[in-house]
Amino acid sequence: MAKKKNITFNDIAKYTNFSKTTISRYFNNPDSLTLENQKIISDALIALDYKENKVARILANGKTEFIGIIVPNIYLNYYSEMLSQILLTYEEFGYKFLVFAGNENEEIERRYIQELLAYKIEGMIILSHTIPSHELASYQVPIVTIEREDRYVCSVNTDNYMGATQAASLLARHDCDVLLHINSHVPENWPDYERIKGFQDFCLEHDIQNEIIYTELGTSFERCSQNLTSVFERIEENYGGQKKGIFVSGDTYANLFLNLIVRKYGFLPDDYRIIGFDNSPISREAIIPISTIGQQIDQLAHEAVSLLVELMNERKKRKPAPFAQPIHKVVTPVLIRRETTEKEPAMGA
Amino acid sequence: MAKKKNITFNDIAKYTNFSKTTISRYFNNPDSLTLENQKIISDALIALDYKENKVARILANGKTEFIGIIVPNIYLNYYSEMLSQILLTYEEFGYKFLVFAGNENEEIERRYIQELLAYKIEGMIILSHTIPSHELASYQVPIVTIEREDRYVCSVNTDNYMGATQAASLLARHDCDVLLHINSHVPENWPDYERIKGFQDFCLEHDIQNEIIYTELGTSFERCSQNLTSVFERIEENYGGQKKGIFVSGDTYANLFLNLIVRKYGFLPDDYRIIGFDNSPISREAIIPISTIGQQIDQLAHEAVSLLVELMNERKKRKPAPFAQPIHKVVTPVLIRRETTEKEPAMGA
DNA sequence: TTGTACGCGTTATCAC
DNA sequence: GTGATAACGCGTACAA
Repeated sequence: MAKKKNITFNDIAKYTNFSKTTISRYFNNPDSLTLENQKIISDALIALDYKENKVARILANGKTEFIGIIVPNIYLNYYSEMLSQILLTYEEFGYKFLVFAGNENEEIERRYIQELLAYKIEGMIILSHTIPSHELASYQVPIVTIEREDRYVCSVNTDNYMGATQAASLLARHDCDVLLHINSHVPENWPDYERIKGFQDFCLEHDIQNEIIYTELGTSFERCSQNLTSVFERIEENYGGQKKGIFVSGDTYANLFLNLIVRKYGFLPDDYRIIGFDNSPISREAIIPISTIGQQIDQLAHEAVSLLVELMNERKKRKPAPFAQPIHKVVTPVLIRRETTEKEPAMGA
Repeated sequence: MAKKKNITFNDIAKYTNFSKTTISRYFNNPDSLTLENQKIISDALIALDYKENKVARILANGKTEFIGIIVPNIYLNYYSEMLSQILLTYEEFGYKFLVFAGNENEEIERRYIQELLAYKIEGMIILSHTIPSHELASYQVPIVTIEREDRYVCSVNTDNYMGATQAASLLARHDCDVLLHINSHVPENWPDYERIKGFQDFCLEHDIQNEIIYTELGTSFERCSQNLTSVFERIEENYGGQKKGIFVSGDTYANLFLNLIVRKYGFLPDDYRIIGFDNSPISREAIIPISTIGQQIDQLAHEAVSLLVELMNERKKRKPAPFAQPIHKVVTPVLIRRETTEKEPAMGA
């Protein structure tokens, strides 16, 4: 094995007696060559075992076809599913993804962004929520965020307000005496806040007794369990005898809460109705399949990439399109009815 | 806003009256400049608002610092967690990750690999299992696989055999009359097969009544549920009255199985002991927290990247180190005891 | 410690 | 249809 260096257009050119230019054209505009010559070159390619080098191409034409992604963490199924769906858009759009997992640390994520920029990514999708959108907007790259604070950047979000309304509405239709919403304190400019607002508005409009129960959820599993236990006890105390419709802000928490009930009673009593949010796997794998508001993650992901592609294309043409307002797209969630609202789970003992 | 093109070393050089080389050195070998000059340049950088361009650097020195990853899917928590842990190694090793989500389709994944190669990745981590390892080995790039068939490539795997032994052993210690292992049919050269083997060997050695129950698990949720239901009924029939120790090949399935039992009895009867595999979130979020064999995903990920980095460094030096045997690293799993083996879950009703 | 000159592999701009 | 030549932005002998 001699020390063969990489085969380049130059080598192919010599081998075929064409010029580099023609070789380049073979790849980028094959129709401009005669069929015979295409054949000659394609034969040469395999004869020489040519491997294309897109790095050089980038340097020459400036198009990296890279999209940078920063996810906050992947242990929440939501983000990993989203990431997965985003990656799948490669088939449609051809963009490659440089992915960073954020540490929920602003400084670190800032470095990640710098790194991405250094690789001349053409656009960025941000799932992480540490860096405020007005800072994101200051980087000179097209950006789309998903389900996070998005005042100054383009974004794609679930219609959380409608989702909450659907949830509350379903519970109401099941003749619940009181509607309870369990959530943590979310800033008003986060998309999640709409869940609280939607719930609240619905109850107000329909004059339904309700309470929003705030408790810390996001931290550790243990902490979250403890908090939900307290919440459960409080509910048992305060609303005994009433039929309770409980809308929990996420399926993971809904499942935890459901477990508390089932572990106490051995089943889901008739005076409890539960609905979660997200349609994450746990919702259907729970001891009693949990009704939920399904985020259409595939659509969210597709919309995000699709919107980003538009922005990137826009950028390649004009220089103006100057102070366009950020575009915010919205995806409608779907109501998924399962046993925690629909029917009496039949359980023994 | 004039049409400012990108600031390059040339611009900085002119601005500071240094040469391009000196600017380059400022970045790659700052110590070779006087402190004053460093200061001059660093001032110029912000004055001109310089953005580094790593693409050009790649072309010049050949080091992309890219690692390519192909994951089979991310809806299984296992893979997304692994991906997450791999991404986190950026902090330690500085490699950036180009990620593709495989479609379980050989042809498509082959294209992904070609694309990665075109971007001159320095190494590749393969989680997907569609492409056989001997083909992987034929690509001229350092490769490390994780938990998949790995005959011809370097790999990192959980010690599945030991994990299975631990599981069986725990069940045996709890005086189970019969040990049951639920799994799907896995090829003998897959790491997972060791779970079956470990279980079998343990039972043989200790002369314990046992059965390996094969059923299709990997497909859809519904299918999987159906199959497990059948399995459950069969077990109830065949092993009534005996104390059953059940080792399920994955936590997701263990949870499904546990739900079947609890939905029938309202609790986990004393003649059932269950242990899963993976320590995925579901195992502790289950109606009764499930004992499991914990894969140390963080370690697996770290070992994988670390090994890959070694391989990549090796490659940068010599040309020989020719036909080195593939290195296979192994990570020990940890036994995690929870309620499905340890104590009587207290349930009402 | 600093500068010169060339190379990395491709695309773009002209000209033929 | 095809070719020569100059970018693209940075690294790296080699020289000073």
